[in-house]
Amino acid sequence: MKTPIPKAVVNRLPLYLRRLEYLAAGGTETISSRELAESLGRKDAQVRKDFACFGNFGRPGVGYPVAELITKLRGILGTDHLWRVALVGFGNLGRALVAYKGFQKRAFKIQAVFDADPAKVGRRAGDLVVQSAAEMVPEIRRLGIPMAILAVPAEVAQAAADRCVEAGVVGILNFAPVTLDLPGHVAVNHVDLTLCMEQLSFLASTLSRRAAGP
Amino acid sequence: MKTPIPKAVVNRLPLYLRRLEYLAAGGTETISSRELAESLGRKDAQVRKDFACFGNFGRPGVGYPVAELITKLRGILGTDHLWRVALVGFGNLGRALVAYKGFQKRAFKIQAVFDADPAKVGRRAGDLVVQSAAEMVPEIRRLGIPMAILAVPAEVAQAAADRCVEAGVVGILNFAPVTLDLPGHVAVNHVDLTLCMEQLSFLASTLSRRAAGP
DNA sequence: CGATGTGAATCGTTTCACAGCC
DNA sequence: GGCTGTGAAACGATTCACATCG
Repeated sequence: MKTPIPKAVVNRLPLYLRRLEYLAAGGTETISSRELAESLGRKDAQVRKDFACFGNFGRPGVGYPVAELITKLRGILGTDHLWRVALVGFGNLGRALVAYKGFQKRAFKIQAVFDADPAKVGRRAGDLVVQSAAEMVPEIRRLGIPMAILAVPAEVAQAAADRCVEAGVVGILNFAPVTLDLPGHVAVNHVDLTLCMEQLSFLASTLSRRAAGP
Repeated sequence: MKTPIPKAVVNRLPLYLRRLEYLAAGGTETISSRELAESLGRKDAQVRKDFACFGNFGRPGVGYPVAELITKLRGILGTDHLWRVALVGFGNLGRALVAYKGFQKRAFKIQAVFDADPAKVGRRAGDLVVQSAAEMVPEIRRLGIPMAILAVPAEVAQAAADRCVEAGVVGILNFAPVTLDLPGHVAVNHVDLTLCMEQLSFLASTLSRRAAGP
């Protein structure tokens, strides 16, 4: 825990957490690095090195205590408390995200929904009501919402992101296919479905080519 | 083009492609590595090294020809032809994906939709009709569909993936929060929304902590 | 023993720096 | 001058191998 946790490790922590929570639900109390690694398609040494980034609470001959690890990981990831989230954009994707059980069951709760289309404003979104994009900045600020999910068209994504930052948001999950330009004190994560499909297209093409012959 | 393209490079190619297509639409004919890099928040040397993986068609003093690069990138990524895709799971996310314009406008077309829930079978999904999961294997095989998108609950994801493979699919985009165990000749890409939020949570926590003090 | 924690070796990626070309 | 292509250096991540501990 002395040195900052490497980026590559951070990306794996949620993966470990998910698996550990599954194991805990099944009653597992300790797990070895090898077992955990194999269930995630990784090497045991990597798991040990990763966990060594924050304290040594594995026990030789036994393994790691599942419950302790979960607590520790949640603390590190910041999911030991609820994050309230604003959803910007109530198109197809936005609607799906509001209804998505995965967020509800975890540490994230969508607490406000905005859209620029007057036809969408006022519509019900789960137990929320879609608000006008014009009210976005004051409303996010009033509620003190720290995170936003952008599910808007590419053309308006940068502008929407700027307004989120203006409203005091510190983290943005962006679904629009553009690279956002934001101040360094705001965290951004990017999910581009088309990009994922293109990467998959490459992999599939390569594997097929290899299978077919040189 | 001699050596296989490094994984890290492949992950950036769709990013380049997207930006280049945007530039081409705006009438740009050549672009320098520096300009391209900066618009994507990267270093110029990286762009040059990346492009050097496949032929040298940048011109010193001028830059890279946008149109040629686009053609080349599409060829490498395998998006120079249409990929027909099967969607498995017609829940909230599935519905959003069917309607998603991003796929339609690119090289991906959803051509069959399956769900295990009898209540959903027969419902319209765009210009398609949801089919029973029982028909999945023969139907995917009959149509010769090479790719599948899994938007099913975690509990059934592995089973659904197995059936996709059985049906001859070579690429799977998995939205379920589980690590799939699949044969090596099948490409997998994983999108886990909760995981993305957790990574964001970590980044936001870290940045806030840094802003607050030591 | 079995399993951790960790230096050391390995591997891959990014960045630098500059020769060569337009 | 501006810009590419590329060795070489710097950096980071992964894997190995083994001393060490319960």
